[in-house]
Amino acid sequence: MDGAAQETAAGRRARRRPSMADVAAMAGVSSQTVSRVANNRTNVEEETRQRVLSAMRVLGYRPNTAARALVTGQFRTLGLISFGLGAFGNARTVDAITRAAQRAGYTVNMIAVESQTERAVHEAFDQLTMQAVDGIVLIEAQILDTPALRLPPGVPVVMADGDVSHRHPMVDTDQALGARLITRHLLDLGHETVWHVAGPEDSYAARRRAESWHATLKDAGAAVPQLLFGDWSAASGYHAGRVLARRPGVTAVFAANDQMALGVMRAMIQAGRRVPEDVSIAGFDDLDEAAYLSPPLTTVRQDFDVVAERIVSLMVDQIEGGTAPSATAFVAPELIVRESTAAPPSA
Amino acid sequence: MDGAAQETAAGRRARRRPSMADVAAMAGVSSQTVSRVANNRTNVEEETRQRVLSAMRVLGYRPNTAARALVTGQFRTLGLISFGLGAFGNARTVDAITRAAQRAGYTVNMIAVESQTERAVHEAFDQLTMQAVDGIVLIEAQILDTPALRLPPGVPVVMADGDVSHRHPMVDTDQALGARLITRHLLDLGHETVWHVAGPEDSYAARRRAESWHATLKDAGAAVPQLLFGDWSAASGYHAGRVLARRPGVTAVFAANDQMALGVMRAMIQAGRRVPEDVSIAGFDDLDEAAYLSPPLTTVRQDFDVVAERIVSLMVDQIEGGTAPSATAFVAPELIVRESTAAPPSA
DNA sequence: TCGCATGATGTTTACGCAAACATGACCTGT
DNA sequence: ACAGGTCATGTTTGCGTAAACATCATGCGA
Repeated sequence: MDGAAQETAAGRRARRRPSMADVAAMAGVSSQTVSRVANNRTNVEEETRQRVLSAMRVLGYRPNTAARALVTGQFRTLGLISFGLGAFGNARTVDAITRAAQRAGYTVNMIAVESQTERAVHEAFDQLTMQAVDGIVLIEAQILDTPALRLPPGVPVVMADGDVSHRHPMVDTDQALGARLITRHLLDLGHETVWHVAGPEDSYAARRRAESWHATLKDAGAAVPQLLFGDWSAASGYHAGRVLARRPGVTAVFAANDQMALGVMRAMIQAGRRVPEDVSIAGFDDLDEAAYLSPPLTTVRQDFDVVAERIVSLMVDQIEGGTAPSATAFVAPELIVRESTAAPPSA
Repeated sequence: MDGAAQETAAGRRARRRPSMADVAAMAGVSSQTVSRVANNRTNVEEETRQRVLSAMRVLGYRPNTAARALVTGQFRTLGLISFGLGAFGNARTVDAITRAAQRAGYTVNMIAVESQTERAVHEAFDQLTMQAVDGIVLIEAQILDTPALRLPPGVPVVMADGDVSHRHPMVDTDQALGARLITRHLLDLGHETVWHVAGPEDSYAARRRAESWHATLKDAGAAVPQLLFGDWSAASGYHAGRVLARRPGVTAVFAANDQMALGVMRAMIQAGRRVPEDVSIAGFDDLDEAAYLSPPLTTVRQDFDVVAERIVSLMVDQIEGGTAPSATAFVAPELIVRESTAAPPSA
């Protein structure tokens, strides 16, 4: 073997990133003083501070978070378990949480689980707690296979979406309100009833929307038509739409998200039904594209930023304050009426 | 103040997570043996290993990554700087990178920069290197304000998207090929020329697509119409579409992404132009929804998973192998022909 | 039978940092 | 003038881990 493969202690030291000790040596102070400067403590004379700061600059010093965390027990990092960014809602939620966390001085360590089983969630959870996080946000896009998820204690957890029954604080859009707004809107236009294309059966959000649609119809004394299920994708909406298009008397359809609404719309148009003259279609989410579909889509807008803000502040309260609020916060969505809904044909 | 607010050393010790020492004490071995078991080393007798493992289980031991990282200098974490998950392409890229990283045994620490200026990128970079990452993936969705981005050395960097001229390895979809495929497809249908709604001027991807569109037209001897710009949003596509709809003789439009294509389509339909009978429209990306628009959209599909896989493997090579490949890898996209493109009206 | 390799395990140390405690210098009020 | 305080700074220590080195038994060939 040649000499290049061997490494001297001096060589290693030269290559490694500068530490507080290096800065201290250059500035002619103790490393503790460097620490005080690095952490913006008072009790350092201005002239000394400047000397330390310029030594830091010259050496390109950056504090070593691992070492700092080892001492303080804090990482200033949030773990985030999600089901993937394919679905629009998830991506927006993750995006908003990342930004909110950043404003609060935290970075986000993300894990996408492939299947939302208790096992997978536990694995992700383990990996994250090992991976130095102060708290974990769990986006429970799907209902887990366990009725009562039991996460190891000791790490603050906040749920986004998910079931109210968990023993962790939860923040979510008020899905029930959104579904009620849409359903009422269609009934108020004069439709006798409203059909619903729900999201997957194992989604809490989908379930809440469907339940609220059902309750709203009953409250209004309208007939409750058979429920159809999709999987959030435009393709599944299209399949549901083909079924509905064959059925006479369908004048209003509420799809549980915009992508499925789009699929339903496509199927209707393909079957020769005009939107909204023959059939009204509404979605949920308010995708950026929703306003530019043909026709522009009536939908419900979720405020992901507010949801994320709440999640992060609940998180930070638990981490820094030590309080464990068991609250469940719902953020109100907003009805956006566009051109895909209108009065029924012969009303 | 009452006693509850005070904390004894014993109390603190009781609450803190178990360490190797605790496991070692319970199993009646040295902490080094625990370390060997935790790291799956050989040279531990099976019976001892079992004793240690069960002690770990009983105590709920999880290794402390901060301490481990402090010793090894490795974090098994990748930093990811992106411009936000609002744009479909970004979200898909981030999602794919997260999954690829996970397969390689890394977690992803994500930072979303608000504006892609050199300053913002540097700040994010600083935060991440401090934040204990082994390497950084930079999704350069926008052209930076500096011609030559200079990142602090010492941390492996891989670019996604971005400029070829940077001194870091880069992986991207072959944007030029995609744009050529689309443009040629429209010319081959018999259109005299193809109009282009480009993405924002400060996007590399947008620039490459536009350049390739331009070159393809010239090569074919077609006239090169005036270039329009959008910002990737459906809204901007709509505005461009209104301009194009007023112009007679526009029979084929290539929008630089699907969302803008959708906006263009909306504007055309609103202006009474039929798609594809009067005007053909094509996009780029292949959103899940693209197949369910009315009419279904002809577009180019990018293989984000392959791109992500390459990025992560380049990253891991650098981190673990120490090699610094300066390669630039392009992943070929695929033309997806649907119903939004057809032969020109009177050809 | 002895010496030496091998394998299992223990002991010491260093990683970089901040908390806790220690040391002076200087000030302030009486 | 001196006790008692305040402020800037230094010294010591411990966080949890893995590398390096040390020890001790066991086995095997000469």
